[in-house]
Amino acid sequence: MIEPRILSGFRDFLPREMMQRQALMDTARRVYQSFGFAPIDTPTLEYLEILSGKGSAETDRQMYHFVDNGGRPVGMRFDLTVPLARYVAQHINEIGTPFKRYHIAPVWRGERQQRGRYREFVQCDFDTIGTRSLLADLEMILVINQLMMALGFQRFQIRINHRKLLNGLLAQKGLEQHSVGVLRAIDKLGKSGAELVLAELIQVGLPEVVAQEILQLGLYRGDSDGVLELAERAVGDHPLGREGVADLRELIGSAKAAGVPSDRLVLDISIARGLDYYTGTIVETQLLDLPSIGSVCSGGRYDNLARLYTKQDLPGVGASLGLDRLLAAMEDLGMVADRSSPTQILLAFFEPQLQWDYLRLASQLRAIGLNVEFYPEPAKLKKQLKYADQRKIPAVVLIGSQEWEQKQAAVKWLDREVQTTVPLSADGSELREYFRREFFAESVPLNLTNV
RNA sequence: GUGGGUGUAGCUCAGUUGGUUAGAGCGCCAGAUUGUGAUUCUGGAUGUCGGGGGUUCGAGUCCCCUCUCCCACCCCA
Repeated sequence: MIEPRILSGFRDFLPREMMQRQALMDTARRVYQSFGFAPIDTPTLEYLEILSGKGSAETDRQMYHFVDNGGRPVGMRFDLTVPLARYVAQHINEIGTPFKRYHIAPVWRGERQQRGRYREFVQCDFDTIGTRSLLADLEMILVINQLMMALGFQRFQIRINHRKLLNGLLAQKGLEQHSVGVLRAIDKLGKSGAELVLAELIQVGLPEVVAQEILQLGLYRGDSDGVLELAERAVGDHPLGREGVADLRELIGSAKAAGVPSDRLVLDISIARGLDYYTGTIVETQLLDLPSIGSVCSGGRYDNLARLYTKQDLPGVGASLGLDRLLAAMEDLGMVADRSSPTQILLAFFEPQLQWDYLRLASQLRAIGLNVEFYPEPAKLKKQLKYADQRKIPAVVLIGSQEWEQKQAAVKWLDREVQTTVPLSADGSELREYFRREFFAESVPLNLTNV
């Protein structure tokens, strides 16, 4: 016998978890579409050269790749942004710009598993391609804010930074060659102490004065305006740095004007990671109640990603929600729903001779959009109720011989511990109307075209 | 990928210096006068003690290998 098992970093999902995942994906879809992002999909496998084209040595090391049966070097996508770059390079003449798309799909990375970090995980990306307008950057922030709230989060923080800020600062002092090392060092500010970071900055090759200056910026606690003033002084008259400061100032200002609470959008020069294709704005989203899980939604502006695949100038800006990381967090925070069935109404199986009437009623209810399940055998009522209870099915319809003769149905609400009767006619109209009110009253506004 | 830790019924764990048929709580299943869950009462099932190898008269308890999950690094959703 073969032992049933799965690879490290890969997971099975039970109905309860899958229901939760789908709910999150539905929410992401709804929010993205509310801003006008359109859905797309791309293949899981791409030519290796497409995926490793932008790749650093690190992404190449993490990428799953192999030679296919036809001898072609093939890779499994490790994010959705690189395939997007290939996609727009190939189709931009059909789709036109600005192009706003979202993409919800699994990606693969050969990394060691940890909580909220898996080898197969789903990303929910949204991007705007073909415009340099800061309004697209602003929209990214608004979408993230809206999305997190729609998912049920209140206590989160969108941290924003700009690649040109630090790069400009370094360039102004002729130290731009240390950029990568500086970013890596300053990024540790949250975990390691200031002294360690300072030491690393110096070790990377910065003069102590400059290292101190950068550390000051990273450690600044207060409103974003304060950091911006500090930053403005630090970058001096270097055009790159000034651009970064100006962008940030405008973005933060307009986000506030658009209703994002000021303590939710903070300038943090220590967020510097992410794939190295970012060239402008960078954002990360932290859960204030579970910072250890890392960023659950990260993104930024990348102005020359598609350049690998086309001569056309196709700047982009967008972000990616880490569905699985977010779910791991929600589990830790006790935010997961306990439903393990989509069924809204369980129709109990009482009388074998009424079998066809039950089936007809079930489809009458389904016809108005209800999820209705008919218990597959005339088991003891106790067992059928327990079945519903364990799966958190909210309502059970009971029609035995008594009810059938009296032309009424008993409706038992398990969570409310109440039971009522509803008239039962041949077309099931009363029951349909009853459940329509119960299940759709709040979520669906009156549809006047049906009147 | 590197380093450290972990692994006992579905879940959370207990298991004395290696010694007879491995336990608890929760959960699960069944019953408590014939059509009512979640509460209560009664009864019941369940583990090759992660897997493989070794030491020993004898190992859940010691050693080695391997897998898993967790933590740190790396990197990042």
